[in-house]
Formats: sequence, C-alpha cells, structure tokens
Amino acid sequence: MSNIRDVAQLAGVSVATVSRALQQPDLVSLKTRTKVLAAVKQVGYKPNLMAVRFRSGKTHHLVVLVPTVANVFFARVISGMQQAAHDKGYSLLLCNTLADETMEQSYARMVHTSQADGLIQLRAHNPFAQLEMKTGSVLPMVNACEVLDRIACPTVLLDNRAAACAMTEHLLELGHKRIAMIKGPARSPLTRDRVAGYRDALDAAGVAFDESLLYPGDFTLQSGHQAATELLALANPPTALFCENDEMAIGAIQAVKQQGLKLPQDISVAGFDDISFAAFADPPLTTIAQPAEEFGSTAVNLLIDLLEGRLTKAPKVILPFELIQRASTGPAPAVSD
Amino acid sequence: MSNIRDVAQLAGVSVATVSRALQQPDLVSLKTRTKVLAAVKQVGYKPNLMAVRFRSGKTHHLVVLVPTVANVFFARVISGMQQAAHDKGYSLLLCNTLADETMEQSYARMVHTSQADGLIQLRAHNPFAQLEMKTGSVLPMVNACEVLDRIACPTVLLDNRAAACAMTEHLLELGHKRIAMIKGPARSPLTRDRVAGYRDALDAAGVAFDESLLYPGDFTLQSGHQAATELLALANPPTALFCENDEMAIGAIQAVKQQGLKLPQDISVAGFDDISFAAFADPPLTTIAQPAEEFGSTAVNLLIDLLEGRLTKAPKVILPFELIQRASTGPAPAVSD
DNA sequence: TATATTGATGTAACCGATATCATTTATAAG
DNA sequence: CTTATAAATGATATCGGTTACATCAATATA
Repeated sequence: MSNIRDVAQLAGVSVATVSRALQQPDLVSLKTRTKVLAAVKQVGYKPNLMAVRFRSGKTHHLVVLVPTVANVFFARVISGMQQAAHDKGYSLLLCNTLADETMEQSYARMVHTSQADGLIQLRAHNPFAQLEMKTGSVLPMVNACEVLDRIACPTVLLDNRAAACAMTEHLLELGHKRIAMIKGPARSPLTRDRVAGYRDALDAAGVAFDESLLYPGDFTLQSGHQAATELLALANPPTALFCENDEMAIGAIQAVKQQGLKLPQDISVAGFDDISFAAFADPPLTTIAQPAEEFGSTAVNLLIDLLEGRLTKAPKVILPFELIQRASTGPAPAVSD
Repeated sequence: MSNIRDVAQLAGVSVATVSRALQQPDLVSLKTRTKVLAAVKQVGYKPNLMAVRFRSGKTHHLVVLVPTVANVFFARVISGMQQAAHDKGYSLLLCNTLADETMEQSYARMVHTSQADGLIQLRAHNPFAQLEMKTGSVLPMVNACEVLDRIACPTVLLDNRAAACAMTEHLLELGHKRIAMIKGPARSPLTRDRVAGYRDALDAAGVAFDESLLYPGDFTLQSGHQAATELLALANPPTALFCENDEMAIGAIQAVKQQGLKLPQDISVAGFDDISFAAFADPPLTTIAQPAEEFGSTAVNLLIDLLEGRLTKAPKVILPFELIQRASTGPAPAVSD
C-alpha cells in the first residue's frame, strides 16, 4: 500500500503539505494542491485509517450489544443502526451477547481498550455499573428499547406502559375479561412496564387482576407455545392472550389451534412489535407496531452526539407506537358458565 | 488512560521490558516480571489495541456483507459468525448492503483503507472483480452460501442442486406432476443451482419442464404471496409450490389459503432453510434444513485461515442439508380433468 | 584467569498520519 | 525600496505500542 510519503515524494512536497492538501485545502496553493491530487491519484493513495484513528484516538466504531440477532425485531433495529452509522462514517461492531453477562462485560471492555468509542445496548438487564466503577471511567453508552433505571443514560424507547395499556383496552373493549399476558423474563424493566400498562387498563375497566394469568416467556416461538398451552390448561382459562412479542404470539396461536380452538371466535391472541411475519400469521396478528429501524437510527445518532460532545443532558427519546388491528383478535365468546 | 510508559516508570524498567513481560514472559526474569505485573495491576493498564493493531497492520476486524439482516436465515448465519470470530479474537463489522452495489463497493473498500483485514459476503451477485483489478491488490475474501463462479475464492456452501433435487423428488413421490418453483432473483447462482436440481429431479422422473411454473421472487414474505397468487391463477395451476426460502413459502401458504384451498389436500407447499417460523407455520412447513450457524462459523474460520496464511488453495466446503418433512406437503390431489 | 556464551535489560527506530512550530516566500503598506 | 504582514511550505514531535540492535552482567568453557 502506498502511504503519504510516497505521495509527498512524487509530488515533490513535504508530507505535511500532502496532509493539508487533503484535509484543509484552503491552506495550500492551487498549484501544489493540483500536484498533490495528481500524485494521490497516480499512486492510488488511500489514507491508512488505522493510523488516522490511532492518532486521533477515535476509532469510529460503535459496539452494539444485542441479546440475539435471531430475533426479528432486533434485526430490524440493527438494520436501522447500520444505515445511520454508515451515513455518519461510523461502523458497527456487532456483539451477540446471548444474554450472557460475562460476554457483555467482555464486549463492553472493547471501549476501554480503544477498540470502540461507545456502546449501545438493547434490552439490558445488567447496566454496566460495576464495570464503570472498577475502571473509574465512564462508558459512553446509549440504551435502546429498554430503560435503565439506575443509570442516567441517553435512551430511545417506546412508552411500553401506554402501548400495553392500549392493547389491553382493545381486548377489554372486545368484551374480554380474562386476559392473560405472556410476558418476558421476570427482571426485565421492559416487561415490568408492559405489565404495568396491562394493569392500568384492567384497573380502569374495573377488571380484577389475576396473578395466575401472568406467564413469563423468553420471547421465542417455543416459549409462546408453551405458555399458551399451560394457560389454556387452567381451570378457568383466559379468552385472550396478550403476548409481549410477535414470536411468542405466533407460538401461542399454534398452541391454541392444537387445542382445537378457533381464532378469534374462541380466543383472541395479540402480539407486540409487528414483525413481518405478523401479517402472515393465520389469522393475521393484531399487534403493536414499533418503528424498529428508527429505534436503531435514533440510538446511533444519540451515541454519536454523545461522543462528539453535543449532548449535555441524557435525553430520553420516546418513539410512537401504533395498534395494528388484524384478525387474531375479536369479540369475547359468550360466557358459557 | 494509563499507557505502557506509566507502567514502565512505576515498575522502574524500560517500556521494552514491560512489553516483553506481557508478550514473551520467558524473556524476562521472574523478579522483573512480578514487578511489572504488579505495576500493570496498580495503574489498571490495558494495552491500547488501536496502537497495537496500527503497528502490526492487522485490524482483527472482518467485514461482513449481508444483503439484509432482516432475513431470518442470515441472522442465524451472522450469529454463528459472531461466535466464531469472538472465539478467535476477531470482531465483525456488519454491513447491510440492501443489495446495493455502490454500498457493497463502499464497504469492500474498508479492507483497502485498513479498517478490516478481510471480507465475507453472503449471496453475492457481484464479485469484486472490478474492485480488485482497479486496486491491483487482492481482497482477502470468503464467500458463504453462494458460489462465485468467476473467482477462485474460499467458499462454504450447500449442495443447492442436490437439495433442490431432493425436495423435488419428495414432491414427485407424493404424486405431484405440476410443481411450481418460486425462485430467487434471476441472476443469482444460488437460484440457478436450485433450478438445476429441480430440473434434475423432473428429468429423472420423466416429467416435462414447464417454464411457466418458474416464478422469480425476492425472498420476502410478500413476494411469496404474490408469486403463489399468480401461479394459482394459471389456466393449469400447479399442485405443489416449491419455494426457495421459508419466508416465501409462508407468504405462499397465506395466498393459497386465501384462494380457499386446503393444505396439503389441495396443494403442497415446501420451503428452504428451516427458519424457526417454519415449524410454527400452519400447516408446519416441509423444508430443507441448513446448518446456518455453521455456515457462519465456517466462513469466519476460513477467512481467518486465509488471513493467517494457513490456506494454500481456495477450498469449497460443502455442508450437509436435511429434508424436514412436515404437514405442508402431502399426496397430490386426484386428477380432476 | 581470560574468553565465549547465554540471559536480561535498555535505547531507539518504526508503523502512517496529524499538528505545532519554524521558516521561507509573496503581498501590502509606508 | 524597505519593512511589516500574510500566505505557503517544511521539519519534526507525537500518538502507544513492538522489536531489532546494543549493552551489560552472569555463567560456562578453555
């Protein structure tokens, strides 16, 4: 590879002049600038970004911690991140944490070893409090999709409480009284918020909250299937299943059908996220649409703003949701008992 | 951040000794080594990898060009890549090309500007022949999932022809004679191979090939839906739809149902990839299972072998497939005409 | 004891760009 | 025609490690 010295030699100028000709053309006379550019072209010079970044101390890399890229919603978020990062000259270092804390810590350390400038995490159970204290330095971090309570950190999120409330209201309006919620892992703030929204709606409608209708899943198709199977086996089964993501809803739909029930006549199922498969489920899934790509781009832009010193406070950006009504939800069946 | 000089000063040795104590401990006396390690610990020294990599000229970054991360199969492949890369101390720079050639070129250039050591591409329509010639240097590249005919390049792939043949045979054995294929974009080698396998099976069974039963899609749910709708509108419609991926198959299933047809009694639908949603389709989808994660890990390992000079020839690794028979395929309906 | 050999450590060049400071050249003012 | 000022360019330190080479001490051999 040709370097700046080759160009300087060919153009008959110093390396400083070459650098200036490329970085601050105004400081260089037209004549030399032309010479330099010609030389650059002739030797096919491309600045060694490794060197540039080493010198500047900025890697222009962003670590992205994602629990699992296999999740369709996350895939969309990542897609949005990618686009935004590329537009601003940054690259993404993708890290599939598999929800493993050791792995998360290991990846977060990339920021401290100058492999990346900052970090974005999706669905964080574990804020990097420990890590920060240990090193003493603050980790430039942005949180997406899930709030971190304990740490003031720029965040982009949905009003999960309001969204869950809206969906629950939708089901209540259809006459459902026994609405089960297939939620996420117990400790997740995201799940906590959605459960809160669910309860808000129940309370407002004067429907009693039943702990046994709350079933923890893990956002996979299988877990939705299992949850639905167990909920339907209850002595007094629910007439509606509100799932915290579409994968679980699609899994639940299969379980419901296997029990010989018809959707939405016998039971309603609702999801969350509006992944592409939602519209192709049978019946098509009623769900909450989230602007997934926008989550990604916003998170990236927030992080870049943070890194480049344009952020004074830690903003919380709230993106809008939309309830998409499809055929998987319908009027509650007539009471039989 | 503390640097190697801080450590040297504290330990009362030269920077060279510190470096050696950490890199080649054998060259340093036990006494100094202990002193150095203590100093390292005390100041919390972490080598600046930016500097190390700049000096060595190796970034330990791998560019991954993926047409779209939103594709579930690719997401699994990426997951496998990630794991393998992490295990070997490499990181992935993820690039969502959206099948845009300019974008691909732009990302590929990252290798030439010392941002990455090598590149992996999935489903390449466009080998980087032009780019390579222009720069004169060879781009360390590995191809996954799709063969590149024109360039000798390490590749990990499926025997797509054999797999498509196997699935077609499966449908023929069920008595289907009019088997449509919802394929990928016309110019893709992957599609070409699968179509070849499809024809192999037809020829072997003495079933005439009908050009009108070949319908190009783009691997999305929507395109599967559209393809199926149009194929069913034919004067002499197919009794089986073999789709080149599961997304299109799931889209096709919906279209089929919308026509009032029953699966698999009236028509069979088969997919390719065995994504997680396949088993949760209604009816569950007969498909070809591919070891997606293994594709990813193999690709990464091939690239690292290439980069580290352990590869003399460009190997083609062929991974096994498995036909997963589920309920979406069944005996052909009795001939009515 | 003198010399060869091995082991441990230090000095400094180096990777490729950027940026400070010094220096030269061109222009403006007196 | 000087001198002051601005513009253009060059020489070089710097980022933080690694490594070739030099140096010096300790041990082995003659």
